[in-house]
Amino acid sequence: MTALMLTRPLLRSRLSGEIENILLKGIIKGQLAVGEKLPTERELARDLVVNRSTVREALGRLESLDLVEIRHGDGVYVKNYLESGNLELIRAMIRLDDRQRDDIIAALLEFRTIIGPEMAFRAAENRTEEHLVSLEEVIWKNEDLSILEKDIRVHHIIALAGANVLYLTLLNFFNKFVVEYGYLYFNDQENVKRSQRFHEEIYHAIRDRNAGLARKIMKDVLLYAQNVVVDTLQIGKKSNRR
Amino acid sequence: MTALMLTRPLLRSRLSGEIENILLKGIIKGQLAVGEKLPTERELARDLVVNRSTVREALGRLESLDLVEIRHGDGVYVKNYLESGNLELIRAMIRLDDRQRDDIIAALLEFRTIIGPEMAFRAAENRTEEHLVSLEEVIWKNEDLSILEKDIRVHHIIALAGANVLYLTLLNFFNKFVVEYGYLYFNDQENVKRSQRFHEEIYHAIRDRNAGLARKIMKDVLLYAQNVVVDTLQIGKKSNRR
DNA sequence: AATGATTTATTGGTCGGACCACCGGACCAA
DNA sequence: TTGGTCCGGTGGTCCGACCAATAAATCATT
Repeated sequence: MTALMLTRPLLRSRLSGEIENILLKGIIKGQLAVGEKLPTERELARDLVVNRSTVREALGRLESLDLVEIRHGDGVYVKNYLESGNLELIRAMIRLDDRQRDDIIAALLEFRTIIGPEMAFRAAENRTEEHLVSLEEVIWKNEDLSILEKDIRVHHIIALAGANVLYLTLLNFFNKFVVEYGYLYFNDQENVKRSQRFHEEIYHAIRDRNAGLARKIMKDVLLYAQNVVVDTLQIGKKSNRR
Repeated sequence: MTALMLTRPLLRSRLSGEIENILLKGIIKGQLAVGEKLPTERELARDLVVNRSTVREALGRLESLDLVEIRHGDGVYVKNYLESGNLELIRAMIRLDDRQRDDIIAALLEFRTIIGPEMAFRAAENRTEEHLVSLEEVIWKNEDLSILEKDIRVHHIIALAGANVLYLTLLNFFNKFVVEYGYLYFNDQENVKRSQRFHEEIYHAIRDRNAGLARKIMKDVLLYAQNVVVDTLQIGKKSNRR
């Protein structure tokens, strides 16, 4: 894997997707008040110069995100996105509102630092022989995996061993950011070495069912990563202000 | 609000919604393998005796849940739902597979018990005068609110004060279950009193910026609730086995 | 005048059929 | 082997029509 990933797939736009983004933005930015009734599908289609089916597909996806409520025979109503309980919204907030980006990423890292160690603790308690084999595969075999992929898989196996479906879900959520920005972290060879050391240490702790140690190891590495990224963001802020 | 919520809105079936559920179930239960190519929209429409538009709306929602990937000019492919990072899936798993229900709920309670106290800690550190006023409103004014609504609002304000968008999102997610099953907990008057005591104590801790105390208070109440519910689920299991 | 049943206009849900945009593979040519 | 072209199939959009549910207006009854 190249560091800069020059050839990334273009994101094809779908007409219904653009409409979805327009409304999504309107809701998150508060231009569409909570409880407000949207124009009818036919009106939206007319105003956007688009077919009603296309509008419907956009609205359907928005309802799937719990951003609107579609009432048959009545209309479409805006819901409070702050009460939606949908992770995808966090990604949308970052995508649509750059000002909040750094704060949100900081919050994610803080959260991960709190929950990750506890899951490592449980992983060390509950791990089976299969989990160990999987970890060995990733850490010592599979030479062709990048450090980023290795790291993601190690965390994934730990989440599986921790046996908490919510943590697994959150980890997958985090990983979407790791995949996107992780190469920045691993550009520093020092961090690569640190990560390799982490993989070996956490493996031994989990193998020995030393839950307390596993928790500490995880806590240290997550805290370190958190600090690195937050520092980077701070630098970004300063350089923007000069 | 009545305890049993006798008048809950009927869940009107949407044809596209039923199709969505069918495919959702197939994916979660593993009948549709990861990477597998689904039948074409036209085929699905023909087999299900339904219009293609209806199939499309169902597939679009599934893509919104990150369960399938729709490739223009190619086809629709099943994704690995265990890597989707979507909270809504957890709800779907509970809805579609009763066997996992208790385990998942136990995992959610465990998670909440880990993260809630830390957020209370941060809330005590970051709270503003406005947060205190909001808490006072809910706890001592607003006599007409049920204990369940009060509890939800108190936690919500704490999440706002904690200023972590991810925790706010998760809390909203948790609350969907609290709204659904919370009356069971509050049927016991002892738990109602315990909750009222909790509201007052956590308020004072947050007001005094006593972060450590706020964390302990939150931890105690969440641990207690966790134990109560898990015990209840255990009873359910036993009675099923008799 | 108040209440309850009924009608009506509006809105979302489904339909079928058409055409466009895109993809993958087959085929061909350099 | 490489690159270009063509072609069948697939998802994306469009059109116009009708079905089904809702809310508001209307009417009938008391």
